[in-house]
Amino acid sequence: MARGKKRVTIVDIAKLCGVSAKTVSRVLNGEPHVTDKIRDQVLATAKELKYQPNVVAQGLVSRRSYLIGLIYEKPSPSYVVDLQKGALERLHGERYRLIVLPVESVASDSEAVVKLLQATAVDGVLLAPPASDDSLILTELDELHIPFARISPTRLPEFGPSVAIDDIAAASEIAEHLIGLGHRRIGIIKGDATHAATEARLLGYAQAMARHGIPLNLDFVESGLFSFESGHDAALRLLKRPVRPTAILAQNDDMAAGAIAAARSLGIEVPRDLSVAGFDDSDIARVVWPALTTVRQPVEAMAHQAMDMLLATLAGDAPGPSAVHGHILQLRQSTAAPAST
Amino acid sequence: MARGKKRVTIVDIAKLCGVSAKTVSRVLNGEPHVTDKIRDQVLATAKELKYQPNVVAQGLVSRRSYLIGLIYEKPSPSYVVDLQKGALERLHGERYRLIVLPVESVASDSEAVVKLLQATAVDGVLLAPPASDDSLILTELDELHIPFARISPTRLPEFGPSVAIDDIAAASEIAEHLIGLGHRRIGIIKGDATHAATEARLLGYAQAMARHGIPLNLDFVESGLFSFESGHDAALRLLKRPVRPTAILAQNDDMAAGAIAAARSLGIEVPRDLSVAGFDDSDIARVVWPALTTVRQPVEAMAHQAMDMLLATLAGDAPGPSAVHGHILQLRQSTAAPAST
DNA sequence: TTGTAAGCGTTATCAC
DNA sequence: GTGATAACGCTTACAA
Repeated sequence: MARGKKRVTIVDIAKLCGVSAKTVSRVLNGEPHVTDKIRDQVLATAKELKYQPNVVAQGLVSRRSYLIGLIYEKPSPSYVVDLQKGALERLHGERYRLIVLPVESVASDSEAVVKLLQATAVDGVLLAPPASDDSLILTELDELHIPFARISPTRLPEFGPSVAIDDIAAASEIAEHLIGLGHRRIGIIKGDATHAATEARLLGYAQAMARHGIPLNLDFVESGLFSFESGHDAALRLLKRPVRPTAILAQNDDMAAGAIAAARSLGIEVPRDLSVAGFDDSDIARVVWPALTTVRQPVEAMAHQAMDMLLATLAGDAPGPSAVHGHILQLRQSTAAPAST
Repeated sequence: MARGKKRVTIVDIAKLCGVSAKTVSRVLNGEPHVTDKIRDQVLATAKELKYQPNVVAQGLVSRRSYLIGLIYEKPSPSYVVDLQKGALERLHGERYRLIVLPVESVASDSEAVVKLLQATAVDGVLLAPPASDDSLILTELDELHIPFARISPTRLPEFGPSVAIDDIAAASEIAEHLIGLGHRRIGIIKGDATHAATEARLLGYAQAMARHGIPLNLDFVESGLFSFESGHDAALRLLKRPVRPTAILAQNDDMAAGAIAAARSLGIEVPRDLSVAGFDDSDIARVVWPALTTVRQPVEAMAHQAMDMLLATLAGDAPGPSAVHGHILQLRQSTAAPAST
């Protein structure tokens, strides 16, 4: 907001047009009961004076801040960017603005997240994981009557509208792909334990394996934090086992990329000696070599729809039922049949 | 902002304490001239009622929105994230909030950027390239008295405080590295022409080459758009020349990663048959194989400092002189001496 | 030390 | 159709 020189207000326009401020307000808001002549005149002077409505003043009357918060926790860059892109896309042309609110750790202090939202005075919130699964946050937001939409929740379906994919099915599908190629010794790199998707994806892997009579060997399950480095380290641990897996399922693409790097550092060739599959189909999947077989999660479209639901709620409409987006298996070069067992 | 149930206001507190709203205001703002007894009482009831000041109402009086905008144009995810991280870091504990404002194309409609900023009613702006070099935007912001800080501008030093690296020197340095390895036929992949850094970095390359008597062969200069794909395509064009370069200087890491992929698709091995160098030292530099030799630009620290300058300006203080951050040559595995010329 | 009145820019209410 | 008037929640200026 410009300080110093005074901004043009509706009163200025009113004076110049010889009408009341209310009439100007009517014109600017497209309300009826104004002569075409006056309407044109007001519109013209508004344009000439480069009038910009004062959102803050509007907000004081309407008891809104026209601010929407986006809560997420240090995820991979491409995920954040897709999230923001989708949210902003839907916001285009709306009066609402997007405030980014990355938080250090939802799990360690969800109370702080709620406080942050209150202090920021947002009209509504988009909750990305793991906040979208945090019952304390959901409960408090409900109590405070702060509308929200949830992105990729995996539980507590009774809380508010949400947009997700079927993590279990998607994970199951990519595991089936590896099994179909002939893999039996499958290593798994889990994501951050505070994200509920971690459990869901593991479950999906397990289901697929169970269908084919492959026991889930806990010795072949390692944990990462959804980052390249953590995936690299976890893969190293897996690949140094006396009997090592012929394939690795990583719970996101960054960790899968790390696994490929780890394999290379050990002289293990992907996909000849080791298949690696990711999850998300983020940018990194096409950047690494070999390009990652992964399962596509339409993050941008999901964020777009979540914002749509939130805006509907803010407008007093029904947000529509929670949506489940489809996932798509992306076959690339990082997976192949095992050499010989 | 919660709707429905009415929010607690200072008037509510005032009534309960039997004092005037002004007194409550004084207490809440830490102003003097209030008895300790009343102060304690007000503070207690405020806490009990979970009072949250209405930022919108405060903003109307102070003629501020307490909103800071961050303008950038579809850069690589890791760059945006670093930018946001640095800006938010500095904002921690401040009353201001960050609004992200990615724009499609600054060059094609800088007027729209200014309008966006006005409509969003930000108190100040952080301008990332190429907006930080756009004279129309800078001029208009000056006229509108909207404070700003510039990130990585390359010209128009008379406009406002800025934080940058010496693009020419950094580019020159990485070119020197290749020349020092023995490369003479050096291909160049420029970035988006609307970014002024593109020209500066090209100049840096040229200077280094000139120092060693190597003419800048325009036939060895291709243009990209700072994206992986554009780098891939540009590299393909370079590598299909009858006489191909022994090294490629890409103006950012994403394009360098694309160049490596292009080389691989042609059966050209990096760094044995081709050296590839990037710029920025973003995440992708360590993810690709071979890891990129590049020059580190401390984006996060730069954004942090730019925000610092902006906050100083908003507080009425001098923002301090424009700063030039140091760059660091990062030697990794993507560059080596040419095989044999 | 405390309170009153006015105003920030806009919209809602209700006369005219 | 149009315009006073009040109100949104807070702070500033001034009075008591």
